[in-house]
Amino acid sequence: MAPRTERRADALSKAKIVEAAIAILDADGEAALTFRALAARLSTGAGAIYWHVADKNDLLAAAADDIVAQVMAKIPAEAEPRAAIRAMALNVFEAVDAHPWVGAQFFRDPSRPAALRILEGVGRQLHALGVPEAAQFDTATALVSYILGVAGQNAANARQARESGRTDRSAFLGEIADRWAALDPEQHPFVRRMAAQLRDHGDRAQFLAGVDLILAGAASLIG
Amino acid sequence: MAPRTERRADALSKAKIVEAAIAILDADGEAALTFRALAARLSTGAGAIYWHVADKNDLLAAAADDIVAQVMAKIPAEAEPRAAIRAMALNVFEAVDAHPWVGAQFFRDPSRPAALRILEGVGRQLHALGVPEAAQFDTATALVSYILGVAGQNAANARQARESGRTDRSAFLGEIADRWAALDPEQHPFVRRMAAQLRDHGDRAQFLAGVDLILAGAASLIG
DNA sequence: AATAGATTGGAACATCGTTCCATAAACAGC
DNA sequence: GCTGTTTATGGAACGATGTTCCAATCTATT
Repeated sequence: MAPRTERRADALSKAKIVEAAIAILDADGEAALTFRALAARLSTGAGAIYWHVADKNDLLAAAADDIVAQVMAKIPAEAEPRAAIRAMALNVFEAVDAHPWVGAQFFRDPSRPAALRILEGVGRQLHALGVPEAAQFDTATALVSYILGVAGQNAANARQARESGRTDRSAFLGEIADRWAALDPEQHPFVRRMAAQLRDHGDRAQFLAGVDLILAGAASLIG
Repeated sequence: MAPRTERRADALSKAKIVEAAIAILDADGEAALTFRALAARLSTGAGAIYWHVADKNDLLAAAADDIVAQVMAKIPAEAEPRAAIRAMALNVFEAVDAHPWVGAQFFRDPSRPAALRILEGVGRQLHALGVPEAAQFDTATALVSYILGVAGQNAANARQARESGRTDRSAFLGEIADRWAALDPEQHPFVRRMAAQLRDHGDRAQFLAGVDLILAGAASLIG
C-alpha cells in the first residue's frame, strides 16, 4: 500500500495535490481550480491526479477539511467553555474570510467532514458549560448552522468582491449600502433603514453578537 | 419595451422561462437544468433564451427569488411578531425542503435578492417586537444567517439523498446516524453520543428550537 | 534479467455555458 | 400596401471543463 521509498523527490501524493489545490484556490479563486491548472502546477498530466483523488468534489472536500482541521486545533484546552466557543467560531470565521472557497464547500454535496469537526468542538464545550443533555443537540446544531450560515454569506460576498475587482472592503460595503439605501421605501423599509449601519459595521463584532445571542438563549436553559 | 401584442400564443418571456426552469429543477435536480434541456422543454433554441435572461446565474437567482417571494407573502399581517418570525422561518425551511436547489442559491455569487427579502421580513417584526434600534441589525442578520445556514445544510442533505437514490428520509437519516455512531470515540465523543438523537429527531422541531434560542437571546435585550 | 503491479502523462470524449449569425415576425413611417 | 428597422428566434459553432482511457515508464519482487 504505502510505498517505502519515494518514486522521486517530488512524487505525487494526495497531500501534495491538496496543497497545490489550496495554493491555486487562495491565489486565484474557486473558478481557477481546474485539473489542467493543477496538473500544470504539479508538472504532470491531468490523468495522473485521478490516481490519488476520486474527483473534484473529493479534492475540494479534502482541501476544506485541511483548513478547518488546522483552525479547530488552535483552541487552548484549558479555555473556559463560553470563551472556547467564541474562539472556535471566530477562528472559523477568519478562516473563511481568508479562504472564501471553504465557505462554499460547507454546503456542497457529500459527507462534509469539515462541518462535523465544528459540531464536535462546539458540542463538547456546551456539555462542559452545563447545557442539559436533552438540549445539547439542538443548541449545538443551532450554533453550527449559524456559524456556517455567516461563513457562507461572507464567502459569497468575498467572491463577489473579487469578481467585481473590488479589493477595498469599505468601498465594497459602501456600494451595497448605496444599493440598500436606494430600495423602495414601501417594499423594504427595514433594510433601507439599516443601510447606514451596514456601511461601517464590523464583520467580526456582528458575527460574535450572534454567537452571544445564541449563548444567551442557551444560558436560559441552564437551571 | 413591453410588446402590446403577443408574438404568438406561447411567446417566450422571462416568466415562462423561469417557470420551466423551476419545473426542471424540481423534477430532476440542479444538475438537470441546462440551457439545452430548457430549450427542449420550451421548444426553442438555446440562443433564444439569452434574449430574456443574462446568464445561468440570473436564471437561478430569478427562480429562487420567485419561490422565496411566494413564501414570504404568506404571513398574515396581523400576526404577533414572535409568531410571525417563527412562521416566516418555517415557511423558508419548508420551501427549501421542497426545492433544495433554492438552498444552494442563497450562497451563490450575485446580489441574492432572496436573502434580502427574508432580512426585510424578519427585521420588520423585530422592530415591532421592541428590540432596541441599535440591536436590530445584529439580531436580524443573526436570525437570517441561522435560517440560511439550516436551509443550506438541509439542501445539501436532500441533494445527497437524491444522488444516493434514497427517497426514504428515516432510512437516509439512519445511515448518517450509523456513520456517526461508528466514529472514533477519542476524536468525536460528542457527535458519537448524538447519533441516537439524530436518528429520530424532527427537522422542523430542531430548526424552530434554534429560532427560539435566538429569540430568547433577543428577549434579554429588551429592557 | 524478467515479470507484475503501481504510477504517470497526455490524448480523446462528452457535455456544458455562451456567442454568433442568418432569419423571421412585428412595428413604424410613408 | 410597401419598406426599412427593431425585436425576437433557433440552431450551429466555440472554447473550456471534468473525466476516461491507454500506452509508456518506473519500482519491487522473483
